[in-house]
This record gives sequence, C-alpha cells and structure tokens, in this order.
Amino acid sequence: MTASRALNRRGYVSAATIERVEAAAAKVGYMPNRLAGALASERTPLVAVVLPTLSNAVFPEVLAGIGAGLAGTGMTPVFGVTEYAPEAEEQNIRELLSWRPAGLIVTGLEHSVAARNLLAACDARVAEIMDTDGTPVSACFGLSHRAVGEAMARHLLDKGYRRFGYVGARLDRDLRARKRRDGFVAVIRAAGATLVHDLAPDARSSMLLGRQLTAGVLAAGGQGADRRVDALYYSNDDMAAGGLMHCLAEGVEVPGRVALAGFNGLDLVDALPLRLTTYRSPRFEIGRQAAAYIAALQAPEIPPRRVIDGELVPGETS
Amino acid sequence: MTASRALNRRGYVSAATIERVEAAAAKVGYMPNRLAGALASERTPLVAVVLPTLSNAVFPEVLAGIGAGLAGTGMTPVFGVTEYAPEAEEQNIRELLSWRPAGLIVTGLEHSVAARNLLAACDARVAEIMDTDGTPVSACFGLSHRAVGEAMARHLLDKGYRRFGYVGARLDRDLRARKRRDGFVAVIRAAGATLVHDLAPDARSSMLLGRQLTAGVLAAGGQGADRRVDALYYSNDDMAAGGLMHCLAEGVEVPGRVALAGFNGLDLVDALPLRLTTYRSPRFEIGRQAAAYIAALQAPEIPPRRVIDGELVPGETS
DNA sequence: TTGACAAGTGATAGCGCTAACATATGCTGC
DNA sequence: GCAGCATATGTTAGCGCTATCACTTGTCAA
Repeated sequence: MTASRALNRRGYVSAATIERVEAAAAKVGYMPNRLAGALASERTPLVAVVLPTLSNAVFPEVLAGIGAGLAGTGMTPVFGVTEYAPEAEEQNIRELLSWRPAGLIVTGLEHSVAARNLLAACDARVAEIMDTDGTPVSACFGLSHRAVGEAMARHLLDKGYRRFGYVGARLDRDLRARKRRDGFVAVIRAAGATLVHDLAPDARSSMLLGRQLTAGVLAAGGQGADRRVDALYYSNDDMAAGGLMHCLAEGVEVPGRVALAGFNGLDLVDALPLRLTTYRSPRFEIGRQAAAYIAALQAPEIPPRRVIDGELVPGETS
Repeated sequence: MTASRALNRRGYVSAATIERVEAAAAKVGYMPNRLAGALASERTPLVAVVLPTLSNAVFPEVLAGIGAGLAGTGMTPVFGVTEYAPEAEEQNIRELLSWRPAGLIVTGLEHSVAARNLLAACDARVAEIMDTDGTPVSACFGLSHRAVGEAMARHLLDKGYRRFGYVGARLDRDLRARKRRDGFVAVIRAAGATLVHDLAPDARSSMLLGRQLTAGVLAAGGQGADRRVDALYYSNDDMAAGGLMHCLAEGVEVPGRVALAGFNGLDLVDALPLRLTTYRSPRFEIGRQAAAYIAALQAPEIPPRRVIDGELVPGETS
C-alpha cells in the first residue's frame, strides 16, 4: 500500500520512502497494471471518443482539440471510428463503455435507439459534438449546420448567383452535410433561385470525387441553358477543392464561369491557387470544450448545450 | 460462472441456459466489465499503436490497414500520437503498455534508449512499421526510404534534370523523410548533378508550407543562374501539391520550367490538375500485415522483417 | 455391469491493484 | 499531563471477472 501511494504520489509518504520505492521499481522494471488499478478504484482515466472517420482532416483536428482539453488532467482519449454507419457506432459505444470510461464523446445527435439508450443509461459523462440541430442526450457542443447552409446560400445570392448546384456524397449517412444542404436549398428556393443540380452519389467523399462530379455538372451545362449553373455548393472543402482542380485543369474561369463554395475551412484552402469561399468550422474548439466538460471536476447542474460558431470566409472563388 | 460461459460462448453451456442468461442480461442492462475480464484472464484484446501524427493522411490509412488486419480477431486497436517527439513516444509506449496490450505497433526503427528497452522487455508482441532501414527490436514491416529517395533521384536524372532542390520540413524529427532525402542527395551528387536548394525548416509539414517554400525557391532562381533549379523533390505529396499550387497560381510551367515530385501516392495526386510524380507507399498493406502478425495465433520462430515495396508512379509533373 | 468420456453446471480462488480503516509516532497548545 | 492533529505506514477486503477443479448426468462400448 505504501508503494502504491509512493508511485501515485497520493496521501502521506515520506520523501525517503518514495525514493526507496522508486529505486526498487526501477530495479525490477515494475510496470503498473492499470487494469487492476482501474478495477479497484472503479474509475478509469479514459475518455471514449466515437468519430465517423479519420480520412476527413476535420476529425483528427477534433481529436487534437480533445487532447488539448484533456491536457494536464491525466485523462487519455481512446476511440473508435464508425465510417458513418449507425450500427458501427452502436457497436463502438458498447465496446468502449465496457472499459468503463469516465466520459464519452460521440459525434452528432442522431443515433440508433439502442445507442441512445446506452448513452442515457451509462455512468460516463456524455457529450455529443459537432451538431446542435436536434435534441442531445445530455450535453452537446457544436454548431447549427442548417444555419451554415443558409448563410452560404445568402452569401452566394448576395453575390448575384441565381443558378445553383449542390455537390455532395452519401447524404443518407452524413447527416450534418445533409442539414447544410437542406438549409442551403431552402434559402435558394425561398429566394426564387434555381437548384439545377443536386448530387450526392453513394461514394466516399474525396477531392477526386469532387473533381469528377464537377466535370459532370459543367459538361451538362454545355447541353442546354436549363442545365447551366453559375455557383456550386459542396459538402466540404475537399470536394470543393476537387472542383477547383477540375476548373484549373480545364481552364474554366472561377468565379467568372462558375463560383465554388465549401465547408470547414481546412488548412488547404489557403494553399489553393484561389482561396476557397468556405465556412470555417470551430472543430478544434469543439473538441477542446467537450473534453474540458468531460474532465471538469465539479459537474454543472445542467449539462451545457453550447453553440460554438465559426465564420463564413469569403474567398476568391465566389 | 455459467453466465460467464454463456455470454462468452466458451465451454459447455446448453442452448436453453444461453437463452436464459441473455434474457436476464438484457433485462438488467448488463454491461460486461472488460477491466475485470482482462485482469482475471491476464490477456486483453488490445493492440497498442503509436503513430507520429494523424494530420498526414498516411497514418489514418495505416490505421485502416491495421483495422483490416485485426478484423474478425476480436482485437481492437488503441493508440497514441507523438507528433514526432521521441519523449512523447516513450511516454505513449509506457502508458499503453500499462494496459497490458497483446501487441504493440510502433512507427519507425529509431526510439529513445528507454523506449527500446520497454519494447524489448514487454510481453506484448511488437512490430515496428513503415521503415526497414535499420535494426528492429523484433519484427518490422515497411520499406526502405533510402531506396525510395535513390529511385526518385534516378528517375529525375533519367528525365534529364540536373539542378535540384529538396523541400521538406523538420528532418530532425521525421527520420524517414530524412532517409529519403539522404538517398536522393547521394544519387544526385554521385551523378555529378547539383543540389541547389536543401530546405527543411522547423515547421509543420503542410500544403501551405510546400507552397510558400516553393515560392521562395523559384524567386531565388530569378536572382541568378546559380540558384536556378529544374526539379524539386518534396518530403511528401502534401508539400509537393502545395508547390504545384504555387506554380498554377503564378503561371509557372510544370514540368517545363520546373519538375515536381513527392512521396506517398495519396488519393489527392489523382485529383490535381497535373498528376504528380510520386512514389506510392504501401501504407495500408503495411498496417494490415503488421496487425495480422500481431493477431496470428501461432508465433513464427523468427520475427519477420518484411520489406513491402510500393512503386514509383511517374506523373505529369516531371 | 463398468469404465470412459462428453456435456453441463457449480464452487473456489485469485488476477493486481486501491479504499477504508487501523495503528503508530511526533508535535502543538493549554 | 494529555487531547488533538498531521504525518507515515500497515492490514484487510474487495473491485468483477475467469481459470481450474469438482461434481453430476447421460451415452456408448466392452
């Protein structure tokens, strides 16, 4: 017991004893067993994180924010990736909860019924991140994707564009992208403007897919005035950057012939030949605040429902 | 005990009992405690993975490969990120080992002395990935980065380029990038060609950094014939794509004025206006094979040292 | 019959820690 | 003198599982 106290610096131990214990530990190559420690103390330093993917640069940044929010607390994130599949999410939550984490951070507000029940019933403090359009199980940290889509629609309408195309992927799975699209389309329609193309194939979102879909949209524009667009809204920056690559490769004038807008405000937008019009999502801050909430010593009475706004960044592509 | 056997489908239990146990478990909302299970059985389903970063798209893909290699084995990866700092690596290894993982996958062959000792002494099966230029603690899966750099140098020399620039970042930390550079430079020099620029600032590798450094290199070329380059080799595709973005933005002819080459063969190279000359690293396969080795039931007598080659992909930028 | 073995269930101990309490010593104030 | 407290160490039990062995019943071959 004294050795335990010495190694963990907990309770009263004399400096001399600490030294002796550490010397002995080093000598035998002692490696603490956290399984036993966590079982005995009935608490772990784990924060479970469930993310949809790592291939979108946004989520590693969320993770970095979580790391920042957890820094100095002794807690460690452990995570699972769902690839946007609700069943995988449920599976991940179940798996992670069986390690008795102190907290659980999940992405989005929509979950399977079973997953929601797990979240509601578990002892871990729960935070849902990225989205605020809906009803959280407990706390949530994010932004309104619907409002983001609306804001981008207004921005493009203000610039005088009237014939729009939406270019995304797998909206049946990526519900936040769908909300942005829905907000965008609602404002476009309300303004009496036209949504000429509305693409969301069942393929993984990528720069290449953005390029290919853009090629298709612009080719269709050549076949008649009614298929012509003057502005494209993409599900995210990768897709939009792909669109820009197509335009650069084919000599399509941007924004003269067609304007482009994305979402996220990734680092890459500043590296492109034209700065992309986008909406900078506060993903690091979302991760940081969610983690800080999980790690906070005294719980607030009411779980926070925090809207963390980003900002629309007008670029050179619109 | 019978309940344990029923829930884990281990040993003899009648179908009727399984049914009763599962019904009871569902009724009370039973959630197994893996801490206890792992402590009692003295084995965990964990595979610890230590990666340098997640902001380079390569490492999420390695992780995907690990996931594929572990699929169906019941094992789960858990990981830590070092941001290329040896102290953080050691800390991560220590932390992860205290959860008694069945296996440990670390990136690269160079570690602090203490980290190497931990790897050598621990019970977990160890695999070092990505690199084979050096002495592994036990098994390793990767490729020769030196050979990759050499191959790219030969490719560019064959194309007739003679005045080269190297553009990288933080080579004191990213030892594999350094090996590529060293191989590249050695072949360039041996051929009697010139290395005009050799850049590796202490900044995070990114597309934007690639663009900025390229701008600097090409501006220097205007100041005199002795600073002029006809080909640039980048530490990776992101940096090279940034260089290409600069050229597109400024109307610099590629490969006429300057040729560009990267490393990794990321998805993005196919989305660029010009397909980038690069070397496709077999990162998914590396992850998959390392994980399969960790998960394999019967251990081979000699830990494998597997060289998994990628291929040089000539593009339109050279 | 009898042994051998598969199938099914239960009892006991223990994995390596920490919580909680017990004990011991020295110091302070009155 | 001794209560009262901080400091320091030791003792005991138990966290929730699984390994192991013990036991029972049924089946089949010799």
